[in-house]
Amino acid sequence: MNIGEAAIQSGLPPKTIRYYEEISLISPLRGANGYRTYGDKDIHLLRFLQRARSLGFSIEECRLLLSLYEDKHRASADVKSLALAKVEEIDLKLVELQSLRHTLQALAENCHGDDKPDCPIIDDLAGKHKHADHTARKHRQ
Amino acid sequence: MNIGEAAIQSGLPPKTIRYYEEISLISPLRGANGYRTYGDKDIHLLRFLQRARSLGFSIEECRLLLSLYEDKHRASADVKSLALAKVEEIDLKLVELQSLRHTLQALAENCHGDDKPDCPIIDDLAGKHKHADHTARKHRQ
DNA sequence: ATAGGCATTCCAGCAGGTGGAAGGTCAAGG
DNA sequence: CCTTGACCTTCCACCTGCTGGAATGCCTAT
Repeated sequence: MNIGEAAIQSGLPPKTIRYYEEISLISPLRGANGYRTYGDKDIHLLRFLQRARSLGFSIEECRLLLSLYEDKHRASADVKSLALAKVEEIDLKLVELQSLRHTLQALAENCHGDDKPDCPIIDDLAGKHKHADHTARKHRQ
Repeated sequence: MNIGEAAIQSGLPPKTIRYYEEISLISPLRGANGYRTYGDKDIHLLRFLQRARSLGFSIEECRLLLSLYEDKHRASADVKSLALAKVEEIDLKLVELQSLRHTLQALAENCHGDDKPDCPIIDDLAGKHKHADHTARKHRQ
């Protein structure tokens, strides 16, 4: 299949797919006419990338995830612990996403029109979880 | 509180906080010495931004979310429906995040060492949910 | 008063795309 | 066969969202 169809199947714009090729995340075949040709496996990878990127994983993190995903010798403890570390990161994201959801839901449902200057939801908002230590973690991208 | 402390409280680097000010996401006071001064409300906003950005919402989306969050006249149906639309987006992200989690967990636990060229987990991977229509949605950033 | 650690601004550069021009390919209709 | 339109190609410039570094100033402590 050509890039246009691959774009539809994966949910990524063609430009982005070409860019991912440029940075060696994916290597589609080429037809005799020079057109890129994508197989089912390529589509899997692209969808995987679409998901991971839209959820805030960086390109390099995606590269790592892909290496897990493609590693045919997954026995190594390294690889396993890497996967589990990513699972933990995801669990954190899940918590934050649920918290954000809760906030918005509350804004939509509970604050319909009252204009108290200090809506309790706002106080509730970001005051729960400590993040600290930005110095120790690369903030995305 | 100064920017360094605000950085610790919010989980964002000082540079990023200054950048957010530059693009008018936040407007801290200034002390007599020219130092930025952050109050509790500023910290709430910054934490909100930190969460939303790390979860893949664009700056413009964050600006929108903030406008919900700060709108003292939330009665309008527009604002409410916007919040609910964002809740739906978040639900989608939650599903995708869970799917990604499932994938990684399975990679870590179930595929320990077998080197079948087509592990069933890989087939299972991205083949479930249709995304289609990237043309109709701005892909992040 | 001087050293350290914080703050300021400004400017340059990187990551991850995205838009547009200039041109080649392909299937359909005249 | 030839054209038209939708697709594909490459290349280059631009945009977003930071991020690092230099030059400088403030502030607290010994």
